[in-house]
Amino acid sequence: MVITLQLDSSTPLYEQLRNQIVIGIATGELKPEEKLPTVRQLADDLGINTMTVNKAYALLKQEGYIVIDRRHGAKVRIPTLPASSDPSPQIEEQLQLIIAQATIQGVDQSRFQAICSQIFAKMVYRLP
Amino acid sequence: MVITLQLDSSTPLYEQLRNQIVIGIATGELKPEEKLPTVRQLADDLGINTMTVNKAYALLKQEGYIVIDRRHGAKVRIPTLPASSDPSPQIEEQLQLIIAQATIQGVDQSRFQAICSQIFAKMVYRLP
Amino acid sequence: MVITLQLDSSTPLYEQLRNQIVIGIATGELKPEEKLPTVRQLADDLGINTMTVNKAYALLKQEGYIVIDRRHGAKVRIPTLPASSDPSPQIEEQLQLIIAQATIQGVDQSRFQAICSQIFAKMVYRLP
Amino acid sequence: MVITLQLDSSTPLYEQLRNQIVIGIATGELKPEEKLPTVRQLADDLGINTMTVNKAYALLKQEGYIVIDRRHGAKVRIPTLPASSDPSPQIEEQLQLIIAQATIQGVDQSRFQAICSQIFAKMVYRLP
DNA sequence: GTGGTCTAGACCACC
DNA sequence: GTGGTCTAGACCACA
Repeated sequence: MVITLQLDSSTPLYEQLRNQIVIGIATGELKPEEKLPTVRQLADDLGINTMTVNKAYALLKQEGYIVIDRRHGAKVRIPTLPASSDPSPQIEEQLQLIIAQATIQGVDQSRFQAICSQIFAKMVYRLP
Repeated sequence: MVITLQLDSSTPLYEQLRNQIVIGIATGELKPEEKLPTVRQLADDLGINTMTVNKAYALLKQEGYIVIDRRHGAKVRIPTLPASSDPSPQIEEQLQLIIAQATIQGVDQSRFQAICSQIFAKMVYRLP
Repeated sequence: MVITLQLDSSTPLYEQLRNQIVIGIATGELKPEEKLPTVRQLADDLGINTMTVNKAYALLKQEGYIVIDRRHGAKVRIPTLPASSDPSPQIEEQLQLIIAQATIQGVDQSRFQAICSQIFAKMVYRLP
Repeated sequence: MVITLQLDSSTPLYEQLRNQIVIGIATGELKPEEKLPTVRQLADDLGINTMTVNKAYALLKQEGYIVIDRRHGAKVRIPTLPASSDPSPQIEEQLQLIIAQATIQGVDQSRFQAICSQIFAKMVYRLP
């Protein structure tokens, strides 16, 4: 899986890292139970500090995306949630902001939905 | 229009302010040509510094959401662009992350689309 | 002569006004000895305060572009300077900044000179 | 690189700072990838507030002149755009005003072009 | 150690 | 009256 960081972005490196791993999990590039690189290795590959990778992993663990096993390192968590639940209010809030911006930019609902469909098509994450 | 800031949030105050005003414009709570509160007034109401409001206004101006007229203060910009159908790549990226998270949280596409519809229903912003 | 003001510009109205009149003089839209509109009339036409027009006229007078006669109002000044003098250091400084920006934007010297020629072609101001 | 601010100028300090840095980049005094002083350092050297320097840096970043890397501070951006031959309309407008003023001051085209050449001779910025 | 954010309070230009 | 600028000093997140 390819990870690219923008060093000059306003979003912190650890957050960019976290975001890309989350997307990787959702798109199936990282499968459940799959082992993530070690902190040191990933930091080396990306040319960043181990602390930064550490922070990203800790965040992902705290959010429940991965599990960290002292013996085997970090692994993608096996899905446990049932389907069709509601999104967290946090996500709904972010979605509202995005839709507001899109609306003002002149994107109508049907176009927006089409784009969502395209993105969903790439998500192959399967629930239990 | 009611604006509420979370002082303990990681998103800066001026950005929260900017976001809420953008949503206000999209939902029609703030209509085109409508005058925004003065920086002093808003700063007072929210109990924050004028420079913070100033920064939010400057950002909104730079992004083209509002217009600052030396004579009458800040106003919501009248829409000029025709429906441009495609969202900015930046928005698409954010949307991908949101959908990834929703997917892992167990929200399926139809549920997601339903939520989008609900949000779109509140957007009454009309293009020229 | 058509004057258009941007109410939301960062350059003050009186300065925009002054700039457009200076350009009008240089392009010959306003000829030497030609009478400018009265302060009140111009203010009315543009929908701005008379003080603003007043300030622009005062500035133009101070800079030597116009003369203000109490009986006949404001007139374009008859040129007195000999040709081939050097530009004011102020102008040279501004020019340096513009060329710096153009260079970084990827405009090379020949292209720049061509644009200058185009602009000069429109200047029909004749010296004594 | 020497930076001198005029405290009594009508152009804001942060803009003077921005202008001088832009010129520095174009003249090669600041080379691509070169690190700019830290905001604190520069503020100290110039005897102004850190926020003022901050604002200048933010502006330069927004305009694409510099890049701010969380790890190493601000750096001159490596040129990426190929020679685009045409200047922005904004620059063309400024140029028109300058030429208008020069014309009225009695500077003819050949003299003006000569001055441009002199200035261009100092610009050593090279595109990719 | 870096930039980013925020405050309280001040002054100024513009209209 | 408005927004814009600047200061001095503080705290925080990031790396």
